[in-house]
Parts: sequence; C-alpha cells; structure tokens
Amino acid sequence: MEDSPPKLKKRTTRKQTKRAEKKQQIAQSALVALRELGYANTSLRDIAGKSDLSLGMLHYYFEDRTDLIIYCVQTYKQTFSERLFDAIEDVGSATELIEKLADAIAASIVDDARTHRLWYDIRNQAQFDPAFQPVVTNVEAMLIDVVAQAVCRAGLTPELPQELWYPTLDGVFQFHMQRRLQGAGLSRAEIRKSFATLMCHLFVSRSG
Amino acid sequence: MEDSPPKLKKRTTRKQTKRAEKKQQIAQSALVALRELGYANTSLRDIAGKSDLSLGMLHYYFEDRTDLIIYCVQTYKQTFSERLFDAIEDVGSATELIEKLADAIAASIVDDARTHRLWYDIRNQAQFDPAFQPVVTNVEAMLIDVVAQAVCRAGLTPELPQELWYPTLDGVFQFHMQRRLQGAGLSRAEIRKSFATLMCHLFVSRSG
DNA sequence: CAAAAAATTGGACGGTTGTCCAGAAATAAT
DNA sequence: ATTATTTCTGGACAACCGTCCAATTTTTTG
Repeated sequence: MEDSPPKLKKRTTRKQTKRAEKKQQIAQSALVALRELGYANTSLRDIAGKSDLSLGMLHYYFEDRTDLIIYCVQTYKQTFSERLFDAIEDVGSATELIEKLADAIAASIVDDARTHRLWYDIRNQAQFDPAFQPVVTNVEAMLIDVVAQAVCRAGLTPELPQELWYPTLDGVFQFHMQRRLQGAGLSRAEIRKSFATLMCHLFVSRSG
Repeated sequence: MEDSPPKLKKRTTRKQTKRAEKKQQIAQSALVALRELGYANTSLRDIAGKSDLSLGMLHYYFEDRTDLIIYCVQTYKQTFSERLFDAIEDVGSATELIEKLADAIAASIVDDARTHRLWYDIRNQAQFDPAFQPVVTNVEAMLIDVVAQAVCRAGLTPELPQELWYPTLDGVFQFHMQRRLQGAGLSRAEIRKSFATLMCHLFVSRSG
C-alpha cells in the first residue's frame, strides 16, 4: 500500500494547521502576562506560570522569547485592524465616518487599554532592538492605511499633509489611554467626542 | 578651638553640593548607556562599563537601579525644558511664536533623538512600574505647560480644546523622531515646517 | 602628622534569566 | 499490537542580574 502524494500533502498541511492553532493558543496565554507586566518585566516563567504551560513547551513552539513576542504582536494587529476596518467599511457622509471612526477608537481605548499599552511598549522596544522592527513597521503601516482609507472614502480633502494624519491621532490615542490606565481617564463618550472634535479640525477643509 | 555653628553648616552644605555634583556626573555617564541600549537592556554593569565607574559606586550614590534612572530622567527634564522655555520666552506675534517653537522642537529632534527615545521608553515603563510614575508625570506636566504658555503668550485663541494641544504635538514629535532614528527621517527644515503647518491648523482660529 | 571620615574598589552572594535536553507521555502509522 | 513520531515535562545549565560588604585608597579633620 503506497501513500498517494496528495494524501501525504494533506496530512502535512493538517499537521501544520494544528501546530499553528497551538501557537495561537500559546500566544493568547502569553498576551495575558505581557499585557499585565510589560515587555521588560515578563519572563518566560511568568508566561508559563500564568497559563498552564510548561517552560519547555514555549521553546518547542517558538524559537526564543523574541520570536514568541513577535508572534503576539501579529495577533494584536489582526484583531485590532479587523475591528477598525469594519468600522469604516461602508460610510456614507464625512460626518458619519468621523462619528464611526471616533466611536471605534474610543471603544478600543476603553476596552483594550492594556493591550494597547503593550503595543506601545513593544513599538518602543523596536527602536532599540532591530528584531522587532519588521513587525512594528508592519502594524504601523496598517494603522496609517486605515486612517488614509477612511479619509479617502469619506471624500474629505484635508489641507493638512497626509503624513500627519496618523501621528496626530496616535498622540491623542496615547494620551487618553494613559490617563485611563491611571484611573483619571475620560468616559467612552467623552473620548469619542474628543476624537470627533480633533478629526473635524484636522480633516475638514477650512474653506468648506 | 571650637567650630562655630555657621562654619559647620557651611561645611555640610559643601559636602552635599559636592555629592550632588558627583551624582550628576554619574547620571551623565549612565545616560550614555541608557540612550544607546534602552531601559530594558541596560544593566548597572553596562553603565559602569561604558564609563569608568565601578559597580559598587553606583550603589554608593544611588539607592538602587530605579533611583538612578529616575535621577537621569530629572536631568533630562531640566535640560530640555530650559531649551524650550528659552525659545518661547519673548515672542511678539503669533506667527513668530509658531516659527520659534517649531524650530526649537525640530532642532531637538535632530540633535537629541536618542535622548527622546529614552524618554518615551521610560514614560512607557511608568505605565507598568509605578515607581517611575511621579517623575514621568512631572516631566509631562512641564511639557504641557510649555505648550499652554506658548499659545497663551502669543494671544492665540484656538477652538481646539486645550487638553489636546500637547498630545497632538507629541504624536507628531514621536513620528519624526522614530523616522529619523531609522535613517529615513526628514531634515531639520522639513520637520520645522511640518510642525509649523500643524500648529497653524491646531492653534489658529478658523474665523480669524 | 596622626586620626577620622568619606570615597572607591572588586568580588561574593542569592536569585532570576533564557536556553537546552534526556526522557516520559500521548498520538499516529503500519 | 507494536513500532514510529510527535508532543510535552521537569529539571539542569551557564550566564547575568541587582545588591551588598569587607577592605583599600583618598580626602578631610583636629
């Protein structure tokens, strides 16, 4: 009895997907520890301890600590980007876009503050450790793209140079996130209003 | 021969200032290592090694690693804030203010990019380690104050809420700093123009 | 110049880190 | 059922960490 090539191929791909699922599951556990402790203070033992994983298993699925963390960031990108793109998917007017985007951003600040805190932590780490640079650049490109597409689809023609669209929003994003984690942050409605106001100033042309 | 109280007092204060000077000198050496390696990757041995300091001396002048780093951040604040306040000290018109402030910011991004990179690193760390929170809040309050005073002195009356003045500038600041450290940044003149444009949009009222 | 105080050294200490591996357990293949 | 393969365990390992301290050198004091 000989294995036909397609059957063999199917088996190997199935193995790979199963392995990928396990990696994803480990990444979720790792994120729990990373979100709470941050990059600098999270050891592999913290990750293994917070979940029910053994220490050696982390190295069975991931090359090293850096490899694992990079994988976690990619997971972050996927979940966050989907949410944002959904928010701006079918917008009609410019005012509707601003309202929807501001709401999605505000919601994420309130719900996922600790996740974003980790993102900024690793984005910063990438400026010291080149190993994180590719994935960080990748995530940031997607965020820049969200803003650009949103403005474009709404038919807005801001006077402000496009390269400044994302950085300004990002600065305010960090501001609200930081305040919220300190317990002195604004409510979701207030944050939404804050972003809506900002976007009106940045994206809506002065002449019209 | 008895020491008169004032003489004794003078001696102790002299000791203290000498100790303070030495602390400052150590902080400068520590900053060299911290700027290059970042918070997470800089050990006390790195600091001692990069300069000509022995390991034990660091603990003779500073309680622990955290204490030393906090001291370094205070040094950062002092040098950076002085430069900014000088830039906006005696401005006449609103256009002059924007020009001067944008120039000072651009200059600092170009000249002290690695120092600011460290600042953002520790500001982020403060969100995980409460020990850094006081000094970070302190520095940030001063930065917010610079922007507020600048806008106030120039007689500007922006429609944008005051709480958003600093965060927006900060976002763009990080953006240019990051690009520059990656080697793909803009020139000083271009960065200045970028900030000038942004401030016009944020600070100059639409009606006038 | 001696004595006291401060400054500095260099190494030891316990604890933690990332990494690795021999072997057990579980799963898949024949 | 019995190999073969993959998955998982728990601990060992060297390197590194922050901290501490006894001893030495330098400076200051009386």
